[in-house]
Amino acid sequence: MATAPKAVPAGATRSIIEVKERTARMIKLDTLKVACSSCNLRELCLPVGLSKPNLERLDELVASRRTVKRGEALFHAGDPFHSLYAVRTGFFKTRVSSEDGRDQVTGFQMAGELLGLDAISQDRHTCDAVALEDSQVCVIHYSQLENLSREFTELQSSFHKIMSREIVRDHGVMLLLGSMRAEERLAAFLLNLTQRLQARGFSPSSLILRMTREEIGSYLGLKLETVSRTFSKFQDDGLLEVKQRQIRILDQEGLQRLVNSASC
Amino acid sequence: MATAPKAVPAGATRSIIEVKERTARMIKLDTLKVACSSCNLRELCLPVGLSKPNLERLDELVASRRTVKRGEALFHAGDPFHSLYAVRTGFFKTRVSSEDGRDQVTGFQMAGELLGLDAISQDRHTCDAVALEDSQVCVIHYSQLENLSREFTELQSSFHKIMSREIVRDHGVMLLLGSMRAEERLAAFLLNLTQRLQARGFSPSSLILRMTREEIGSYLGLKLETVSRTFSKFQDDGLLEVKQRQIRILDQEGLQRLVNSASC
DNA sequence: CGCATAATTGACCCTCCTCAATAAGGGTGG
DNA sequence: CCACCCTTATTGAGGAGGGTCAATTATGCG
Repeated sequence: MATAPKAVPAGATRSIIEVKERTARMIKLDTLKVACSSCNLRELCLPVGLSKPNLERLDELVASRRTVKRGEALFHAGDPFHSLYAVRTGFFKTRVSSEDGRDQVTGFQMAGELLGLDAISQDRHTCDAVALEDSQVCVIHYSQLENLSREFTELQSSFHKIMSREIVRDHGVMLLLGSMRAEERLAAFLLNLTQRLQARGFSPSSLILRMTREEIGSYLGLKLETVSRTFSKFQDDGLLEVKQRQIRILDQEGLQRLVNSASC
Repeated sequence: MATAPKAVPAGATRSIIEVKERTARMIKLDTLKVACSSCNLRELCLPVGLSKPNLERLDELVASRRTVKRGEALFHAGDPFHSLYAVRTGFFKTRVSSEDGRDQVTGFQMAGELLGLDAISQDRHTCDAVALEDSQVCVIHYSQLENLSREFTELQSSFHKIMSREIVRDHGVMLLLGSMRAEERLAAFLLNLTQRLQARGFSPSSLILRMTREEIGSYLGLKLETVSRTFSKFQDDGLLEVKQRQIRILDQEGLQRLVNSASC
C-alpha cells in the first residue's frame, strides 16, 4: 500500500473536536492570502524539506484557495489543466472512468496531499476529483511551479519526489488489487488510512470514514456488499468496532498479520 | 489502459528479421558513445518534442549504455538510485514484492520507455526491473537530468510529462484490475501491447510475447491457468491465433468490443 | 539430444458477485 | 423539533468466475 509521509506534527494527537474548531477557523480565512511558510501542513505538503528562505519564495506560488463543498468536483476528466491543488482541509476521492462507464476510485486524498498530477501528461485532467466533505485546497499554478523549480533546486527535487511517490503508491495499489483477497485488501486499506491520519495528528485507533462502502469497494476492487461483510467479520473477530462509518481499531497487529500473510 | 506514444517511425512496418539484424548491429555499438540526437527512438523516448539544438544538448546526459541479458535484473528493489534507464532495445518487466513474498508485475517496458522513475521518491529503487530478452538501455544520470532540466524548459516539461504519463498509465491498470473480468483484461492487455508495438513500426496484428503466462497473469491479477484458458477461448472464438507465444490477431474489433462492454 | 521450463486442459471448489429484503441514518422541510 | 424520505449499510441465499491441484504436452536452451 501507499506509504504516507511519516512526519508527525509537534502537537501529537488532537481530538476530533479540536480539529473541527481549527477547520472552522480556516474557512473564515478563505479569502485571505495564504503563505506556505506559515502553513501547519508544511511538513506534509509540497514544501517538505525546503529551507526557510526558500519556503518564503514558495509563497508566490500559491495564489489562492478554493473551497469545494461535499459532493462537488474540484475538476473533471477532460478539463483543461492549469493548476495543481494541495488539500488544505477536507477529504477527496479521485476517480477514473472508462468509455463504457466503468468507474474506478484511484485514491483518497487528505490534508497536504496533491491533486492533479495526472493532468500534466496531456494538459488535461484525466480523472475526477470529488470532495467527500467540505474541503479547501491551495491552488498552485503549474507554470509558476515549473518556473520556480527551474530557479531553485530544492523545489525541483521535492516536486519530483512527490510525483515519484505517487507512482510508488500506485504500484502498491496494483499489488493489492492483483494479489490480495478481500480481507487483506480491507485490512491494508484501514492501516494505510490510519497511518496517514496519525501523521496528521489524529488518533491511530479511531477514525471516521469519509467515504461510502461503495467507494471503498471501488478503490479495493470489491463490491460494496463484500466490503460491508468484511467489516462485519472483522468486528466478529474482535479486530474492529464498526458503527456505520465510525471505526475503532481494537487489534492493529491482527490487521497487520492479515496483510502480511500470503494466501495459502 | 496505458496510452502509448503514437508517433510512428518513418520506416512503417518492419519484419521481425529486419529488426533482429538491426539489433545485432546495435549490440556491436555497445561500447560507442551514443547520441540522442541521432537515435531513431527520439520520437518515442525522453527527447520527444525537443527542438534540434536542445536535442544535441541532451547528448551529454546519456553517458553510456548497458547491456542486460535475458533473465538478468537491471536493478533490484532496495538498490541505491543514481540513474534512470531508457530502453534502447529489448523488453523488460518491472515487479514489486510485498514483505510476505507476494509478487506483482507492474509493467512491461519496450524501446523508448523509461525505467526507474519510482526510485526518485526515496533515493532507492522500489521494484525489480528484469530483462525478458537480451536488452540494451541508455543510462541517464539523474542528477545531470535535474541540472539540465533546470537549464532548459523543454526538457523539464518533457520529463514531467513522462512521469505524469506513468501515473495515468497506472490508473488505467488500476481500472483494469479493479473492474474488469478475465477476458476483458486479456483483451485490453493485447490491444495495449499491439498499439505500442505498432508505434514502433511492428505489425499491429502479429506479435511474439516476450513474457510467460505467469507474468501476464501477475500483471493482470489472474492465475496463469486462467490466462492460458482465456487465450484458448479467444482462439475458439476466432479472435486470435495462438501458438504458444506467437499471437496473431484475427479480429481486433472483436477484442475492442470486449474491452468496451461493461459487464452485464 | 535431453532435461528443465512453460503451456494446456480437466475436475473440483471457494471466494466473491448478484439479487433481494430489511434496517439504519441523516438531511430537509413543514 | 419532529417526521418523512432518500441514501447508505447490513445480511441472506444462491450462483458463477476464477483459483487450486494435477496430469499431460510442447518447447527451447544448454
